[in-house]
Amino acid sequence: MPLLKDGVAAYKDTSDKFLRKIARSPDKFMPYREHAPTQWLKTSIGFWNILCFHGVFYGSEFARDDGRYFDDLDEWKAFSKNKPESYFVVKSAYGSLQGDRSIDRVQEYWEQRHLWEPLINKKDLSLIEVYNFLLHSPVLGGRSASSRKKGSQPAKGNKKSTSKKVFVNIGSLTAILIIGDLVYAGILPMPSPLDWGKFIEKVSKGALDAMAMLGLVDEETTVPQAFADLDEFVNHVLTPEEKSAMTYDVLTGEHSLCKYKWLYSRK
DNA sequence: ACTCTTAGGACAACGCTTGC
DNA sequence: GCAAGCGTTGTCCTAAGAGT
Repeated sequence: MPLLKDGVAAYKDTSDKFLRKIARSPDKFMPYREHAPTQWLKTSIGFWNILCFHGVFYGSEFARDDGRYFDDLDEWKAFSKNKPESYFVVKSAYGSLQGDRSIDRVQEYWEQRHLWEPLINKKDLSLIEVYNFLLHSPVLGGRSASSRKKGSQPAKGNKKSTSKKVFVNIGSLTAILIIGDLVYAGILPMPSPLDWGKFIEKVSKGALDAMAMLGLVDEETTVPQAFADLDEFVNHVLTPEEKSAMTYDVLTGEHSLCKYKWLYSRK
């Protein structure tokens, strides 16, 4: 495991591109870590903002340079008026295209913001509950007004009323990022390495591949266990100062794994 | 050095399969 | 039957690398 053995040095020696990628990532979290007090994020408005940030703005010029938030839909409309969509949206923000990524989602998310309230007020909210909430359609009689194919799947009561996605453009990846934000905001507990490992196993193909490449997973080692071992190893190798400089935690650990795969496969 | 080509991407929707 | 899980496909942009 070259990257881990070299630790911080590996960061220094990597190409500018790679560094930039890493360096850019914390930036993405900044607006919400700074601006978002826990109580605010617990409201439907806060939730709306975080959805928009990850589902629409992420990677855009707006998110990078401004990163403000909005108190309601009207404020957003006023702000976005006379600004090109390209300022807010980068269709390839997550590496591959997302045809549905558009500022139209802002309004769509606005209409769905109240779905968040019953969940956030729950006690002992678990990461997996939030994850399922973001991905599936947990709401009874949930609406589905998305339109990838214009008018081709109304609930005509035919063979299957497929549970439609609730939050368009929020996929497994986006969900995990949102959860990361919620953890940083203190709404969700910092997951144990084992718990987060379970998550990786479930959703995070990139990190999974990386661990396989590093030879951490085999027939006798489960993914959560492998990640927990890895976490322990990194904690052992790095000094507190280094960890602090890298802001290492289980979340960024996962993040790094993905980057590792990306870098390695490109070489 | 610049243009063109090509491969592949922290994805999302769809559809089929499997398990109650 | 129905619901959830799993694998496949679609989509188009980006950046690395070859070619001129």
